[in-house]
Amino acid sequence: MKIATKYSPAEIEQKWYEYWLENNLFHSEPDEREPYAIVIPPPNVTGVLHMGHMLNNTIQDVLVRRARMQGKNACWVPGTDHASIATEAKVVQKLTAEGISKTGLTREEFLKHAWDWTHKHGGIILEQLKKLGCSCDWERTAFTMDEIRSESVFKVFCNLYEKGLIYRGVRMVNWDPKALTALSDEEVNYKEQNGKLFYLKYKISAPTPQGGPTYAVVATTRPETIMGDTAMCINPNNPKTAWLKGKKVIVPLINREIPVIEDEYVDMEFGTGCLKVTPAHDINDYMLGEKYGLPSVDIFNNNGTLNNNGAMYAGMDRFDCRKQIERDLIEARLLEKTEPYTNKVGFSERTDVPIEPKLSMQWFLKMEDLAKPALEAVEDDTIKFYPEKFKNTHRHWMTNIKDWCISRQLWWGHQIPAWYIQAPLNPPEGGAWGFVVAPTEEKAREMAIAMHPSLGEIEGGFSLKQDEDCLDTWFSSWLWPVSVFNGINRPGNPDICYYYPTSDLVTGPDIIFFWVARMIMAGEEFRGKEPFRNVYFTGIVRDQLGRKMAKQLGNSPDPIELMNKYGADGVRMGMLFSAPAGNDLLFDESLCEQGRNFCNKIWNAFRLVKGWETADIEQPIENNIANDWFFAAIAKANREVDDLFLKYRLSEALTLLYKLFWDDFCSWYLEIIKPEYGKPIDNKTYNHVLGYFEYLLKLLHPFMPFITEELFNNIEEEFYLIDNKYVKSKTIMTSPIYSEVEWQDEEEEYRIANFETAKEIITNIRNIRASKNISPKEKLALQVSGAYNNDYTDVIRKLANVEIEQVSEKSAGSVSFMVGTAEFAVPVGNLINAEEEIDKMEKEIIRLEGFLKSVNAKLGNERFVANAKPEIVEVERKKQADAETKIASLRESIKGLK
RNA sequence: GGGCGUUUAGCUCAGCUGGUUCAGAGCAUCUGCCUUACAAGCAGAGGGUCGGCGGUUCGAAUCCGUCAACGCCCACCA
Repeated sequence: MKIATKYSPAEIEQKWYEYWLENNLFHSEPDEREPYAIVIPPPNVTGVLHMGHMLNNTIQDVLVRRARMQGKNACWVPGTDHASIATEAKVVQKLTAEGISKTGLTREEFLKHAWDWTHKHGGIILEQLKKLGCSCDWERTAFTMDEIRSESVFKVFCNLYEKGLIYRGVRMVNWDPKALTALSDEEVNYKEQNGKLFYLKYKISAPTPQGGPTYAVVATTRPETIMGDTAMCINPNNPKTAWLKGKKVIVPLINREIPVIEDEYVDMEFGTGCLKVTPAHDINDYMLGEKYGLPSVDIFNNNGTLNNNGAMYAGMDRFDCRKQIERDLIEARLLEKTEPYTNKVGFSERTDVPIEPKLSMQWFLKMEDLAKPALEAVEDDTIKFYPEKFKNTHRHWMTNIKDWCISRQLWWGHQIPAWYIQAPLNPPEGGAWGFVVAPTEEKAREMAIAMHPSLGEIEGGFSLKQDEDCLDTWFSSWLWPVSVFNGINRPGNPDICYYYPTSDLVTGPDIIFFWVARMIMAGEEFRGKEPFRNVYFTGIVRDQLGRKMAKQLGNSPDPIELMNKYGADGVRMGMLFSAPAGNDLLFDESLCEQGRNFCNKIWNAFRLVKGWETADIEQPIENNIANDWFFAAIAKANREVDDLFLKYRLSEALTLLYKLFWDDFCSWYLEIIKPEYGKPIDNKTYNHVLGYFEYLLKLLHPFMPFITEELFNNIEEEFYLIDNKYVKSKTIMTSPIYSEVEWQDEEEEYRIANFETAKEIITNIRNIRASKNISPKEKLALQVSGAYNNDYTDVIRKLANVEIEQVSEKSAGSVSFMVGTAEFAVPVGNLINAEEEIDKMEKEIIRLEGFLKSVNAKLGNERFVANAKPEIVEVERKKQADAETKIASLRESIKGLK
């Protein structure tokens, strides 16, 4: 039989993915089985796969595949996110490159471009996930802006508005002067910036006593905002600034007179103790302005240039203006000094430009009531976080939650379903026509008339103008676990009733506020139930230097190239090998190599087994006992893997299986049963080995789906597993993994421990061969004295190539070692170096004596004997006895050699 | 400024309820091997005062206190 000596994944991976798709194996429909659902964290529709996705989706696929094999009805819903700001920015950029400006387009024209872009680049990432082996139910692919999801968003918006949770108002928001939109607090990143602290002179307008100060100095990092100053503020308790009380001062350069107000908010220690108040451009100043009824002078245009309130600086960019003002202040001798200063400046997460606090009319969602049940669900472990520490993070945010600014001044997204009534006349009842909130224009019209019956009588009718703004992207993704099953529009449909709440969510801790917390709120609000039971937070993928992988840094490998190089299975293993939940992982390509090597190991083990001829011959005794041992080993591993999965310790589960396959199965089990060259293997053992092989493939399948499927299908059908219930399945994907109960074996621990002893003996003999340069092919004698009882004697005989004999006295010229309290000796004739042996044994005696001393000290301590648990004391006694026996035995050996 | 977390072998990390010869794993390193499945491999070996100090205890990597270093999150100090 000819199989290549190296595993080449490319063809096999493609073949099986197609097979799985053709046979609809990823698809799930509600049935009587236990459901298991995961919704994918929807990636940006026009994005491409990065290492974070690789990690995240590998984990999801492992969980889904395992659930499927456990007999659950597993459903992994894929989809994409419209990513409003990011996508709109990209489209704008692309149009700019083509010489088209967004401002020259109508909303409809722009959206056409955006949709073209989405169709052109959309879904690439989903195709890439297929290469990774992701077993998503592609028939259920959703998009946050498709019909069902959009309808859900509008419905939810209207519903929350009706409940009084959505309101509109002028607030200080984080303004992105590049994207020209408001941002939520969560979309702002604060970064340390090296800047200057400017000390500006504000002249006193009323005359001061002779010799008194003629000006007050204010320290600021933003001198360009002085045109918006409407007050100066001092702390009423500050003696240094008390002289300013009740005075008026003159804003430098523009010579506007402003009052000095007093508030304890001002830090007496900072700067000069005088604060300039610019209500339109600083959140704190805004609050002061509100408190003292100060006017608010907005000096900026939306794009960050100065408007007409900026006087002579109108039209200038805010940062150019800062430089210019510095020059002008110097010239006017109104700048006392500048100091280097580092402070934190907010940057837009999307466009990375400094945000501008700005007053504007926005839509907000009240969070307080929504947060309560959501917080509770996490606190009482209805939803479990892995690792648990993120409960703290969650609690902190949820208990300090602020209202959510949900409007964005963008076109790409869900347009806010608010309709402003426009009619030629004013309402007869007085006031303004106002607006209505409704999912469709038709409905809005009805509501408008219901609100103002007089509208129906207006000649020529009236018109409705929809709000220009879009909703924050997260306003659609927070509904994801519900909306992918159409649970908002049709709350009683079979899918939502069956799959919801979903089982596991796998995501990064960086979006715990953006997404996870809000999904929980939406789930509680619209389904009265948590959206998922477990949240697994992955770490951030970093490079070898610990830097976050980012396109700008160019430190992220291309996932597709990685998969081409190491195979999808290899890369999946590479991702998981060092991915403890919640800890960042330093990605190392060599781990993919290790994964690839493992594939090759499996491949070659398969070649070996499939290369054997079988015959109806008697089963060698070592094969029989090896079968029993490996059965115990695999059963134990199976149980441990179960346990690790319950704790979401996937990395450890994989490592355990890796060692089970490589060490226990290949290095020990296969070596034991391997027939002599050219000889056949007995049928009984062969059946066992195939059964074990198949079971190992099943355990590994969630981690490495392709190679396991390939080999599974190459194992002959007539062989059954360890128990006769086994029925061959056409695909490994749906063949069952047995639960631990069916694997219980009372002798398990005993066999494993006994085999470990055998391994130790074999290793000792191998060491002797190595040190004496004796070929493994040369048969040696193994003399045993002392208490020796091992079930694996025949295994030792085969693997160490020794003839075992029980002796009362070992031969002269033998190298000896101890395992447990038994002594073993290998006669090596004149190869023996007595001095060396004595030296070795004396060292061992010294070590043992030291050990014995500590044990004796413990046992001699009355308080230890009195307080420690009896079994612990018993163990110490045994240690003492064993050490004494060993020392005596070694002394005996040394005497013999001398 | 507040909160959370981390610190164990050269690297990445396990180590649960304090107690088995408990100081572990993988990788890397070193030694010897192209042995008939696999050199993407086989057989071995070396390597750590468990961040520092103090405490509780018969007994501490494990519990407590404290200090240090690093990381993350939150926060309006101009």
